[in-house]
Amino acid sequence: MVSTQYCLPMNDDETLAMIGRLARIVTHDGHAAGLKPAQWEALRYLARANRFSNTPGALTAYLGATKGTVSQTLMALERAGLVRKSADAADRRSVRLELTAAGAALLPQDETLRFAEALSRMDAAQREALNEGLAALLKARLAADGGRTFGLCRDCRHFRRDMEGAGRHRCALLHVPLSDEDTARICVEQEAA
Amino acid sequence: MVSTQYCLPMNDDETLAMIGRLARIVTHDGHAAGLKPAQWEALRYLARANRFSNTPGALTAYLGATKGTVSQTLMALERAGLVRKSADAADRRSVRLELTAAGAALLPQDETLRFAEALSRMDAAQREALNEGLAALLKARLAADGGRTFGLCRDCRHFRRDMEGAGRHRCALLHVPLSDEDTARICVEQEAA
DNA sequence: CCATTTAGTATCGAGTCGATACATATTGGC
DNA sequence: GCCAATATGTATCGACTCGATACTAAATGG
Repeated sequence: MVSTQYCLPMNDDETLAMIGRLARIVTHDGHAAGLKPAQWEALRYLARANRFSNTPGALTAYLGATKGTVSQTLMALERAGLVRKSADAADRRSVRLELTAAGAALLPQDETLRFAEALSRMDAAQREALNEGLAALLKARLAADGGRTFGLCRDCRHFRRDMEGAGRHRCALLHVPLSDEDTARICVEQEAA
Repeated sequence: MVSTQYCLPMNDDETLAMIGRLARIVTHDGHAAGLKPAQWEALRYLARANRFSNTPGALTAYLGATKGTVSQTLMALERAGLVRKSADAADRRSVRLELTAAGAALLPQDETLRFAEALSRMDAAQREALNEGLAALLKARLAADGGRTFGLCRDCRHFRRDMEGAGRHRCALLHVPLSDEDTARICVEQEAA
C-alpha cells in the first residue's frame, strides 16, 4: 500500500486496463431499474444539462454517438414515460427534452452512484488527485477527437459574471442573460477559459 | 489550471460524470476494426490472461456479464477467426481460449490505446496519482460487489516467490509451479496479499 | 430564391445482454 | 460406487445498441 515515490513503474498498461474495467462496470450498472446503459447516460445527461443543451443534438455530441442511435434511445425513453419532447418555438427543426417526474424519480436508482460510495472510502487527497487525473485524461482525449468538454459556466471563456448586477451574469457566445441557476448546469457550448 | 489546494470542493459529482464519460468513450472505441465493444474487451483480456484464466468462465467473471452473453461474444470471435477454442484435457466441461495470430495482430488497432497517448501528455506525478486513484476506486467497488481483482502474482497472497530456485515460483492455491512468464499475466484466482 | 447546411427520424443488420432453459461433466456425501 | 448437487458451457428469446445509409423538413446565406 506504500506509494512508489521514486520508482515509477511505467504502469500505463495497468491504468488502461483499469479504465477498461471501469467502463465495463458502468455498462453493467446501466441495466438498473429495467433501463439500458445508453438510456441511463441520457437520463443523467438531461438531469445536468442547461436550457441550451437539452436537445437530441447536444446529447449526441455528449455521447459521441450518431444521431440515429440517440434518436432511438430517446424514443425508448419517451415511450417509457421518462422523457418528454416539445417543439422549440424559435427553431422548428429542433426538439427540447426534459425529464418527466417519473424520469427524475428514477435518478436515485442509478447504480453508478455506488461509485460515490467507493469514493467516500478514499481519503480526500486521493479523491482530489483522481478527480484531477481524470479531468486531465478526458481533456487530452476529447481534444484529440475534437469533442466538446460540456463543463460549467464557471470554467467557460464565454461567461461574464455579474455583468448586469449580482447574480445576473451573461453568456458572450449566445448573447443571453444567465441566472445563478443556469450556471449550475453543463452546457454544450462550453469552452475552457 | 491551478490545483485547488485548500478548498476541496466536494466534486464527487463531477468525478462520477467523468467516469461515465470515460466509459462512453471506451464503448465508442470498441467499434474499431469492425469489432464490437464486448469483443475488444474479450480480446484484451485474452491477451493478458494466464493459463489458469483463459476460459469462458474466467472471462465471464472479469466482464461481470452472464455466461450466455460471453458465450455469444466468443462464438462471434471464433467465427471471425480471432479466437481458438480447445477442450481442456483435465476437465472436459471446460474450454481453453487463445488468440489466433489474426487475433493478436489486431491488438495494435485497439482504439483505447489512444488513452496511452493522452496519459503520455500528463506529468509523471499526475499519472501515478491517477493510477493509484483508479486502483483504489476499483478495489472499493469490486469489493462491494464481491468481484475478483484479476491482478498479478506479484500482488497475490497465494504467490510463493523463488520457492524452488531463482525464477521458479509456486502458487499455493493451485499447487503448481510458476515461471517468470506465468507471473506476468493476470489471474482469475488472484487475491490481494 | 435556391443551394447548402442543420436537426432530427426511419430502417437495416450484426451484436449485446439478461433471462431462462438446457446438456454434460465433475464432485461430495453417504 | 451411486446419486444429488454443483459447475461449465451452449441455445434461444426479446428489447435494445449502434454505425451506416437514406430520408424529411426547417433554417441559412449568398
